[in-house]
Amino acid sequence: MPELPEVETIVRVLDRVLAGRKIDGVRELGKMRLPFNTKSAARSLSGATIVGVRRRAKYLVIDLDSTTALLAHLGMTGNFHLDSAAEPLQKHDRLVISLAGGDELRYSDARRFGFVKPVRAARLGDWPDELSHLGPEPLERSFSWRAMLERARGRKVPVKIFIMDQEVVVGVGNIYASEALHAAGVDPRRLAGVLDMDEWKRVVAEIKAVLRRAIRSGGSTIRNYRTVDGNEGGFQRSLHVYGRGGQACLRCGSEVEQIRQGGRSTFFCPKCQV
DNA sequence: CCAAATCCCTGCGTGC
DNA sequence: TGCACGCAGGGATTTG
Repeated sequence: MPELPEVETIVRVLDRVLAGRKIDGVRELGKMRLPFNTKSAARSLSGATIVGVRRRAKYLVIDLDSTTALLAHLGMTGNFHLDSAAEPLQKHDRLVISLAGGDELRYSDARRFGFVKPVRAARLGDWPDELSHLGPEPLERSFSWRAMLERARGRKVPVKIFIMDQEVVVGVGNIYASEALHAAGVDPRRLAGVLDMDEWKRVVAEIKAVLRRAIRSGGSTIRNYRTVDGNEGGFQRSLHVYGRGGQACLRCGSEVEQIRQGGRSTFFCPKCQV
């Protein structure tokens, strides 16, 4: 499942291979979570040149040489691949963007939790309005322990749920929330509002650290995430608690517990995390 | 305002 | 081998 490091990895490759390429046309092969509106999209996209690809939270923005951009979210199983037009389509390809020269940028998504859609930016290079509700980027300075301590005051939601709230901080999904809290030694069931300054210092530092390390490894391949070239990420080998319920904590040897919070699995060590 | 529940979707692992 | 079933979860939306 793509979280921030996986999306960052994909964006870096897409930016490199797509910048400067011209769009010839688009075809929608199957419905996505949000409607694509092929007809009006074809008008605004055909003939446009891709300027670059950026990431905000877990969203991808494909900038064009106009105030229209393509906004994408990979959901659980979304992926982009760049194929020759002669290459046969795959079962879950949902959208095909034909590029001048014969290549096709294809968006595939088995479970349709993701989408690609044209959006309008006020000015070239602005983030589209659809992203205006998002909290700070975790790897930027605005994501600080001071800000978290302030933001969490009075909140009675478990800290793991809190750090996965995209209005609080973006890009921290289920895998990295468990990992960061384990590294910080904080029990995921604690309420966000009761964490003290030292605990927020550790949580914020570990969120940054685990995300940076995961980006360096090209992300985590848990089920079906692949880079644009079809390669697996490498960070799944560095996971300390996620997916390791019943196994020994790598730090203290106690049994890693798996519980459910907000309908999602949480993994933690009851001895290391207090 | 806040918190919790619900929904969307399909591949995959498990048990019989 | 085949089938039924439960699980995986990001984020928008609904309910309490």
